[in-house]
Amino acid sequence: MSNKGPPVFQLFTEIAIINQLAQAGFASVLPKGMTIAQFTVLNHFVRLGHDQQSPAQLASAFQITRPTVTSTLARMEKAGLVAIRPDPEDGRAKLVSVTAAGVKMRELCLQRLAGPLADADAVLSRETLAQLLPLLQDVRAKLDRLRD
Amino acid sequence: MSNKGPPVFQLFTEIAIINQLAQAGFASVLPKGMTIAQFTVLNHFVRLGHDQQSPAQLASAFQITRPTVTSTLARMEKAGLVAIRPDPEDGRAKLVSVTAAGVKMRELCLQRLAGPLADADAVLSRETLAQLLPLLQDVRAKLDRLRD
DNA sequence: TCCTTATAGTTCGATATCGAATTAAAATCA
DNA sequence: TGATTTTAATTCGATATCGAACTATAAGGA
Repeated sequence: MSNKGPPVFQLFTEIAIINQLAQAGFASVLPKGMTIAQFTVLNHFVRLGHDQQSPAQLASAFQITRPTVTSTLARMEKAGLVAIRPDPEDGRAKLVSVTAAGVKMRELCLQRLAGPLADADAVLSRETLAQLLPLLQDVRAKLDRLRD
Repeated sequence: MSNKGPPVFQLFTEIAIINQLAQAGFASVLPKGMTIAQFTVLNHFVRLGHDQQSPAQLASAFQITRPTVTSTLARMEKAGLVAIRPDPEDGRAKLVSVTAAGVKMRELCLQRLAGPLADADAVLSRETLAQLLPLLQDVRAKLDRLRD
């Protein structure tokens, strides 16, 4: 009675567990009040060099719904991490940008994440990583295409 | 400005995205009121042939905290999917078991999940799956050991 | 035995997330 | 132009999740 189901089910099970472990580990080192969701937003802006994006674009980038984005951005705005203003070219939309405090917060988060990241890197062989990444990118691309 | 960070960071990013896509896809086909968390509990009991387990054991099995288990089990009990009784051998503990309705619900969920699972299976090559599974199991085991 | 520590479960307050419904504005089309 | 449809954002209610604090019971040690 230990049938783990079809391989594709096992795949998602393993991914869910790894995700759970990783998220928990990372969340535990973030500065008080910061969350992975909020760090992800900050990192997205800085990493990709985006000056500003709409909530809808963020929702699309992270594959989450717009209500979720509204909720997280509201908290980030209150914390002074992002600025939100109306889009002058579209009365429905808003434009989000990261504040100086947001940039600084991202850097602090990166410092804190460095430890757990190094720990994980240390136990995972370079070879495993090199094999895994392209495979996962392929899976993600295919699942993404499926979502229509 | 499109540095995705170190490979190990990219790994967790890909996993988070795939997890997000998979969870969303699966959740959308579950019967009204059912959730992945609740299905996971039902599936755990039936699949492993456990007659009964304590909330603490469930928390450990799923790598979630006890408050989370309390919360989810309370809803499942109200829905009649599980039965919860005091552990006669330990005054602190409780024993959880799946009801007949719970077993039936699990089967219904499995039917509903079959579609999305087949879709995913169809786009992922057998080869990719065969390569990925052992690698991910290895990663999971190593991260699990790290969590101490 | 009595005190201390560890464990099981709960309660509380917070964040992230969703689907459904709502409002407002843009885009399409007849 | 005027009506319809689409899109952006929000609000609402719900679930899952966590950490911190709490209660109760069990286990260990002096």
